[in-house]
Amino acid sequence: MKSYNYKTIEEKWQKIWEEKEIFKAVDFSDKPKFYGLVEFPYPSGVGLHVGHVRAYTSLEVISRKRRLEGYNVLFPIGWDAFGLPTENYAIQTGRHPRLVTDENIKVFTQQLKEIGYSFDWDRTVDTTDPNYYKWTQWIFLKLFENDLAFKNKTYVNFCNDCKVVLANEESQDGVCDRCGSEVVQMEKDVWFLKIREYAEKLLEGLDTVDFPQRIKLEQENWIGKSTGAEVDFEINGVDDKLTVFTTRPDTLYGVTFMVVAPEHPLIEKYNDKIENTDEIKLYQEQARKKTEFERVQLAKDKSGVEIKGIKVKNPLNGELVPIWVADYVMMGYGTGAIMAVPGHDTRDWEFARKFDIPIVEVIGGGNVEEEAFTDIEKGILVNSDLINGLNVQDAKTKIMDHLESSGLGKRTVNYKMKDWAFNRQRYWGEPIPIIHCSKCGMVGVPEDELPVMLPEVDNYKPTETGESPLALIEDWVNTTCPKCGGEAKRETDTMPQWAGSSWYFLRYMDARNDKRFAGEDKLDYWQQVDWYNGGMEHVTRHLIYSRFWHRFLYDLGYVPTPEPYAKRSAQGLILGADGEKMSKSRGNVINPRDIIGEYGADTLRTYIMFIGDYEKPAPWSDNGVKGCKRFLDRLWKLQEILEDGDNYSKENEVLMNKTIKKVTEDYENLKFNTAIAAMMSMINEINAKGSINKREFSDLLLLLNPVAPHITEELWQLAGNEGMLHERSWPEFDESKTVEDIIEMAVQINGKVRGKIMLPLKSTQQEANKIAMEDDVIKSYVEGKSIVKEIFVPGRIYNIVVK
RNA sequence: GCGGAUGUGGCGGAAUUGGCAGACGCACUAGACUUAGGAUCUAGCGCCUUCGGUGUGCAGGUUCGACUCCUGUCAUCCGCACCA
Repeated sequence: MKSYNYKTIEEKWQKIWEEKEIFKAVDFSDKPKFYGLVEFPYPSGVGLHVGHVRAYTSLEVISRKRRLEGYNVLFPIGWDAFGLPTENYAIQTGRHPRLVTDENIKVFTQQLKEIGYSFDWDRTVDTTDPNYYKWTQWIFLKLFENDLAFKNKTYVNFCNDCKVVLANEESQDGVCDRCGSEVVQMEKDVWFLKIREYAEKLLEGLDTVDFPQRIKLEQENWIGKSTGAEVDFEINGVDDKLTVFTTRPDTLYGVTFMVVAPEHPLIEKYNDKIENTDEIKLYQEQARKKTEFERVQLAKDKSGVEIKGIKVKNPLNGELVPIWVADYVMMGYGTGAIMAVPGHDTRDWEFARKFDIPIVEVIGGGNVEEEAFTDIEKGILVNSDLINGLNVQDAKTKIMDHLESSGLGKRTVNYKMKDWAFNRQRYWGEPIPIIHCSKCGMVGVPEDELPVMLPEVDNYKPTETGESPLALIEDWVNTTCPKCGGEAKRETDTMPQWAGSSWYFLRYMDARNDKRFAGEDKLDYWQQVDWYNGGMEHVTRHLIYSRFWHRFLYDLGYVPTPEPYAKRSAQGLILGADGEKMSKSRGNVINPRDIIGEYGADTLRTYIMFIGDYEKPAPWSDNGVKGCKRFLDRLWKLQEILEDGDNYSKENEVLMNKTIKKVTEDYENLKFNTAIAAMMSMINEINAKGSINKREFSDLLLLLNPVAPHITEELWQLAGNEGMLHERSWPEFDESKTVEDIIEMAVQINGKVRGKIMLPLKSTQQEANKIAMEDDVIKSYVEGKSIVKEIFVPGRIYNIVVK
């Protein structure tokens, strides 16, 4: 027997697979199709991480299994290559991001091939390729044409030191990620996509897809739907009103003050009526100076100023109510104004206490002097003329009916999700294909002029004013208006990180099409992603953004299904050996290449699938890797006890059927760890028995092939078989043969196991009793006692209750 | 604060509808083969002192029987966070 030389074996098979183009997806094949998708990587300079390996190997296993099951499989890979690290590297070194990206892609490609992944390498996409981002820009134009892209003022994170607009993830805790100096808020006119208009569709779509509950919940929370009412409060003395959004219209009689956000237009509008404008201006300024971080994370302590000079009237009882301005109310949600009911809202209660505002109880059941009473299940309305005695639910309905019929308000739905800020003031991103004309306004670049190419620049550094470096290239910026032909300027913002990844799965279906983002016939054939695996960190952003784009394209008739992904799963993190997150600073990073070098790709793949529950975090263990190598070594050594045989031997029949069932089902349920454990057990049993025949060996190789493809192909060949393993089909099992005919059953006395008996699987209670009473130990527990009850579960347990 | 998840040996983790807790792997111990062992093979391995008891975060409950179901409680992790 030759020894197991993983290095030559892996190189050999990788070469064969590549030459024979085994893993090419076939458009329009008659076989059933399977589209497995993994999140394409950002090709960074540091190369592949073991986290990538965990994320990709699951669907790699499923994809290889599907091929053996007779499917036409699309399992693609590509590069999400626009992004900050490459750009920052370019700023530091002056090297063109294009060159850096190409180098990184090369490294990633090679590393992925070394692991032996069965990707279809003919369909790679690269988001930074003009042939790709042409279509990213095209989709943006469609959004623009359909009034779903607009420009608006907002505050962005700006680092005064770096002179750079920072993404949220670069300005954690109000500090610049790179230089550590304070981040200030800078007002800018930027692009937004109206994802809020799709909130309801995105919510409803969740009912039609197979996502884990935790992912659906996170998306639901992110969208944050709440139903309630908008209520108009007449402003005393003028012909105008203040509209608020509330989910608790039933508490309308308990309103003792109003609160508007510092940015609320009311303040400006009634400037001349307000008696304490100076005080309010000061407060507004303080509020603006606070970064989002300060306002949200630190401001547990309520602050605010009463607006003196104007009041509103309670629409139900006509009482005059004071208005306050406070930054615990956000302009970005609802109407930017609330009716405060301190008796039954914790925030309002805190505010009322701090500023000595009366608290009125309108729902009985608590003590509003002590704390806000917010129980909506038990509470009964009090001090509320129209709705006294009702429960909260009925009171809500009655009040909303009343408000609507008397024109004082209307039922409304609100969403927490904000519109998608779709901009970056950087170089290495898709240029937004818009031209600004002084006469025609914002005009989309005509489709036949796409792509708007990224121009060459000397310096990738953003400008001091926070504009992208594109703004400095005059012959690029200055252009003519496509509509009127007059002088015009190009948009200089680029698209954010999430743009290119919002539709890449469609491009895989037809990656080289130069007429369309993907051909209709191919979209029709591949339909949608059958199974998408990726990280939990992308559940709210990438996953929602791409669902939004896809749904938009569906509404326009460009794609055949409303939802892009039929099924989603998420892998857990791989932690360092110390149980901490892997990071350079902790020095606990494992490089997959090192593992491949020392143990081989098959061992790496096997270990990463064996490491633990796939969906949970798991710490790395070098010894665990060795254990998996030993497993493959033992598999290799089965050659020594290999015998002839075309059918399962009698003694291994149940073992084979049992193992095939277990592995088949576990793979589908992402239980790779127990599937591998079952194969380890099988080898242990085979070794104990001392023999395995060719048929049994072949089926074992097939079961393990998706996880460890190289060694299994090699062993198949060494066993003298014709053809190659990946051309075979997935083994089947016979349910009736997964259990032995004679089984061991535990016998309990009063619920405690006192002995074990061997008996035929289908034995009756009488037969079991007879065998059990032959056992001296069991007998001794029963003798001299009276049997109260006997429980016999066929094939499982026999319990005798004695007294 | 709100929402969700998870608590099982020294470690990673297994346990169909409630039915032998600890599969499988690691570590560890002893032995075999060896000039050697970080190779391989064999055996052992939850805890407690042997008989026997006891044991799935903690306290109760339901049941012939509970890791599994119910009530309460503690801890850890993740997500969202003044969302009206």
